[in-house]
Amino acid sequence: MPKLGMRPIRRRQLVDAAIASIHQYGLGETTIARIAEKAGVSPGIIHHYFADKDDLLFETMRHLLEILRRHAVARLRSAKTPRARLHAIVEASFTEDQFSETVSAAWLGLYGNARQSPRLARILRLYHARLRSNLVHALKSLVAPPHVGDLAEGIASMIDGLWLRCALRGQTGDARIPRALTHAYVEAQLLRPATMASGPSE
Amino acid sequence: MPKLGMRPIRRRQLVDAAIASIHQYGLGETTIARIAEKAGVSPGIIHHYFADKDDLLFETMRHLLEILRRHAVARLRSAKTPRARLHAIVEASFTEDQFSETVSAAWLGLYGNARQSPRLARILRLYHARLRSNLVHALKSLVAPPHVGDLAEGIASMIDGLWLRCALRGQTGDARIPRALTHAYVEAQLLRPATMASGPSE
Amino acid sequence: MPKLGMRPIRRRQLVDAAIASIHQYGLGETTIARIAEKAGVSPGIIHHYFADKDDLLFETMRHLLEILRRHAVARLRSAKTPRARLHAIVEASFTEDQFSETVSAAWLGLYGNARQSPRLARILRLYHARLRSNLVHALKSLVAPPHVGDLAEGIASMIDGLWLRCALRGQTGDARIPRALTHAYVEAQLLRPATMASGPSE
Amino acid sequence: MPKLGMRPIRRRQLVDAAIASIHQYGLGETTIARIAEKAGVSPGIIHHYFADKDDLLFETMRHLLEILRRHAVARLRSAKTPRARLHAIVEASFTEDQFSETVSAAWLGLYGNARQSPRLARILRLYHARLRSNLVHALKSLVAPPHVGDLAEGIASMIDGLWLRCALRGQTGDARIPRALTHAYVEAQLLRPATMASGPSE
DNA sequence: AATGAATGAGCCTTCATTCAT
DNA sequence: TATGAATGAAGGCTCATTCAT
Repeated sequence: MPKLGMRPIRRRQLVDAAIASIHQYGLGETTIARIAEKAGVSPGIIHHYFADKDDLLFETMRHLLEILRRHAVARLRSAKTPRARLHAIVEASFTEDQFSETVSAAWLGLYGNARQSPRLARILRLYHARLRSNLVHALKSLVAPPHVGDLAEGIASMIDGLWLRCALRGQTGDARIPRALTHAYVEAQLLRPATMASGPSE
Repeated sequence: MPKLGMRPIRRRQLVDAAIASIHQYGLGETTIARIAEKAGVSPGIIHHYFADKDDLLFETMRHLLEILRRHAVARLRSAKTPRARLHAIVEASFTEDQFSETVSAAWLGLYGNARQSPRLARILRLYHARLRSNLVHALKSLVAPPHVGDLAEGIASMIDGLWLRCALRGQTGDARIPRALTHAYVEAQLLRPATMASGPSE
Repeated sequence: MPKLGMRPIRRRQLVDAAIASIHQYGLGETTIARIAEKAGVSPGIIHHYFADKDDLLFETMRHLLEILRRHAVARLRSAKTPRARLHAIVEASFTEDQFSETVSAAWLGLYGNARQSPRLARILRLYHARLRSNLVHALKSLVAPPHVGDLAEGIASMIDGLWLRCALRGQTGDARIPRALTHAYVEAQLLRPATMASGPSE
Repeated sequence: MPKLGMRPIRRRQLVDAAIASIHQYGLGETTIARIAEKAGVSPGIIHHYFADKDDLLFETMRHLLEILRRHAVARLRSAKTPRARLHAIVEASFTEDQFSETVSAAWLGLYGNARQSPRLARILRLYHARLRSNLVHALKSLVAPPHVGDLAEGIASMIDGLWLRCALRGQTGDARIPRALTHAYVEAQLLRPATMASGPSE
């Protein structure tokens, strides 16, 4: 008698195991066998729950993005003012669980594969668009319309850039520094939004 | 007597072929055979010039970083004022040849491997340190000492973040937009350096 | 549920196939592919049962030595007198199944590798020590103590020397001649043990 | 202008290098490149002096056997009595330079290949026949005709067996012990030749 | 004569995937 | 549902051999 509801549980187990394997071995050395071992199951069973290895990897990426999305939604819900919304977005990007060695390794590894996988590229574009859209929405009442787009892109880049540098240096764990830097950047820009994208001053 | 001076030429050919292969197939699908094919040589010869695949990949990364370094050095040499030095650093980071699909793909792919390869991680840290050091040096006479570090990190992150977002979206080729955004950011911060890292204003 | 108990069966099959391959192609030309073919399995499966090629080869050697040991044990058990024990040891060394072209080829091939493989060297030393020890034990009540060691070494050498010469000449198959020569040597020495190791007479 | 007489010199250098390589790496790991390195020449040149790798290996074996032959010839020449001739043969088999780690490794390795190489097998048979023939010749006036053959084979086996056991144990270097054991054996047999090959006594 | 660059076949090993149980 | 045995296709690497210089 097949246990009901096992499917989502197993799939989640395997996604977690995939993340753990990418963290320990790197994406290039992550094999079905290693994922199965981390999940405590046999290699064969993975193809019962996922079409193939790529499918599992894609689902892993989707899972990571979904967590990010939930964090953003939760924090935006309790943010009352536009400024608070801005900071909520920043906070969501540097949540402890995302800003960990384990998860960073997975992101970094999957980034490298995005170019080859249309599916992966698509959801990554989606994440980028959502981050930008959230920022644009929050900025609309804070800066003049012509500057909204550039400022949103600037904040998003600042977030991704800080994350990337921390991830590559292995300086994950403490998200306070990148968070503070981003907040400072946002505040500085809000005080002088008119200077954005105006090019080098003479 | 065998052809003299072949060594550096062949090594360069193979590094170029590796970049091309990473661009076309992705790092995960880049094989010795594919690199050899792109270089128009037989697979066996690669081990005449490189210890193994990892060695070639490492050399490829080093080559990319070296180009970046040369651009920076060249531009910094002709920059007379501190402000000009700052912009020279930004320009060097978004040079056409680095900001191409081909090269971006290689960077992205190799980033994902850095965690597993101490050698790769080391030269990446070196690049990060150099970028920061260049920025710090240029900023010293422009902003108050306590803000130099954070501003340097902010600019570096902005550069890397913009590059990352462009690379992932496949929006490489036209470096004018990220360049303009960075310049604008730099100028804005120079006008109000005191606000950097001061946290959210009330 | 997968077939149970396959492990020892397959391992044995593969060891046999390795012996067959060494016999047909020689150790130097024995490849995983050839062993797999002889065993009627795919090359990949070998690494399911053995760590690597060396591991399989080591196990093959161990198997050959184990058979030898069993023969010795069985014959020694039914030998009542010291003299009978001596002859039992000789008989065990020239058993039909060991004294075959197939097995001899394997021994010869593996001998050549012993110097490079500490594991192989170790079990070979073990075999040598055991043969000597068995002989010493049987000789103790037959010859004076000072001659036991030398005589044991002499008999062991006679056994190995006869085997080697037969193996190299391809004169395996009929073990009666080397057996008879050894027995004769043993008897001759037992009649005049005092002359052993006494050096050339003037 | 090609140097005259280089051919035999180079060939000898390469044979020596082959022996050194077999000693250090084992026959299985001995490559053209390693032999060339030991000889201080480039890999390519080897095919100027030998048809192929097998040819060089064969020549190496022939060289080893030739040395053995010269030793025997030299010692036999100065032996006046049949008994002296017998001991001269034994001495020649345990000469210091043959009874060394380096040379033993080569013998052992090449033995394993003899089965696959008709040429190798042929010269090995030749050595065996010569050793036997020398012994037979020396024994003719010492023992009764019916025992000559068996005693010769017995002595030859004792020599080869002692050598094999020493070689496998790495106990080369001091040839005195095996020499003494062989001499003792010979003397014992000469005193009671009638017991040879007479089977177990009642 | 000599070099070492270059080839290409072949080897060991890994691994995603399938399948009998 | 779950196992792990089994397959077969690559992949990285080695190496004997050839060849232009």
